[in-house]
Amino acid sequence: MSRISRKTVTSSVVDVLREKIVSHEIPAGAPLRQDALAAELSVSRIPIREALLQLEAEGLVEFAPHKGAVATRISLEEVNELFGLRALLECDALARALSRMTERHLQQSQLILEQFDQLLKPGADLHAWGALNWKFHRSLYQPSGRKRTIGLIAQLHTNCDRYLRMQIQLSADYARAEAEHHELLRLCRDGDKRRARKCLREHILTTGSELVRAIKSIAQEDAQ
Amino acid sequence: MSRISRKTVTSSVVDVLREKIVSHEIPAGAPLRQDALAAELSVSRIPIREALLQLEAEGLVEFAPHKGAVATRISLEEVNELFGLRALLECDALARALSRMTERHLQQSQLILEQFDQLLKPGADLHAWGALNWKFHRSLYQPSGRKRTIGLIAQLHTNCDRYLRMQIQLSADYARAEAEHHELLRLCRDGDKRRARKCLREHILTTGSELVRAIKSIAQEDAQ
DNA sequence: AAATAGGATATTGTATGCAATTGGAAGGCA
DNA sequence: TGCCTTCCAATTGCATACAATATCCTATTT
Repeated sequence: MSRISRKTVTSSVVDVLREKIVSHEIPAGAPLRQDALAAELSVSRIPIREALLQLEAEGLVEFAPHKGAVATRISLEEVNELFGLRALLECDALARALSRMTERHLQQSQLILEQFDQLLKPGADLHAWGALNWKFHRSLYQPSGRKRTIGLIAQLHTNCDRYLRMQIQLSADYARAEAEHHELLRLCRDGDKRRARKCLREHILTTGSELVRAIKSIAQEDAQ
Repeated sequence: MSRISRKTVTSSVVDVLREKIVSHEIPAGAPLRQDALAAELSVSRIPIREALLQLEAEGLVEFAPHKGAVATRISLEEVNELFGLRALLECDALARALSRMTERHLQQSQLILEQFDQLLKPGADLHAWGALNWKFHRSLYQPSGRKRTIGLIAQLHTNCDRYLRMQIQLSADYARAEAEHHELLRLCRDGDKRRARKCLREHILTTGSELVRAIKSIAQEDAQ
């Protein structure tokens, strides 16, 4: 049963636009003209509009009546808030997941971590990296059974990814993330709830503040 | 400047449908036929579709490709999750807000509480009660400046409201909520961060578990 | 009688065209 | 000049029409 999944045009447009925005091919603040996008993707404006509405709900786009959509532009404050929310929600999800985590779950998470190794060598496929990163985090929270929470976290990841991709100093940060992932999984295996939470929290928050620091320094260079 | 607010048809439809769903005029599980809604509201299917997409993002509706939309049906588990999320997010927002809360903020919250008194006498306008309840909670979190967090909480409130309206034993629960609101505001005024958080947490979680209890007992009666 | 295939019908998905709104440029008036 | 008004172009919002898909019923086969 090979997942035939009749994709609707709208959903394809959503995927295309999301990737364009997250990858900064469409930069923050850029207006999203319905006609232009429709022509570019060879569809009518209807699926474009519907896609934009969905992306608005994901926080990637802002819609103003009669004025059109714009790729959201975010402040450093908001980046901070995003990572803060991630820390809050993900730690809670992890805590709830830990009580129900089985060996099977742990193995699956382990498997995902191993996929990172093959990825880091070339060292630049940010899209794949972000997807895998989310896959790992999600695998940790899945045992919690909290679908709604996980859905919210997924959206936060998309948004965070978008800003993480502004920062191209890959090797250092990604190696750190990688190490922290292993540490985190080890703590989960030990069932050390408290330390696992703490590790996750720091994992998220330091990533956030590193990002903010990097953005700040870029902005400063630009200003000079 | 009297808020001319050129409302778009779509946004009106969103409001109408949201209220219908939250008030159970459209019951959980009911299919939302685009043609029928379009005819009922005297608009075309386009704004209906766009409204349904927005409501899907709010968690009130589920959309299946080529099958149509359905008012989401929730399990007790999910009600629990919703209130758990509220507790988590709102306590965090409150903690951050408390450091920045000024006398002006406190007065505004106080003002909203006073509006409750005029409401409770008739005792049955659930829509107004829910709106006011949210207004009060929001006023507490506003000083945090965390727009994104507050947005998420707003959505959770809409969803919780929907289930709160299943339970018609007004007086008891609403009186309790009212009392807890006053207590909460008092603690905020005192700047007692720890107790304010605890009060808020219990306020939310007991409301949630009371609701679950009520729904369970209704279900049991039905089963007999 | 059960299962399956085929087609009719109901419903959703998308394209096209028109109406409504916005933003701005040109022109009048103090 | 500065401000307001009036038009025009660009763009979005919505309605209508058509295409694609799902669902259900029936007929046919085994």
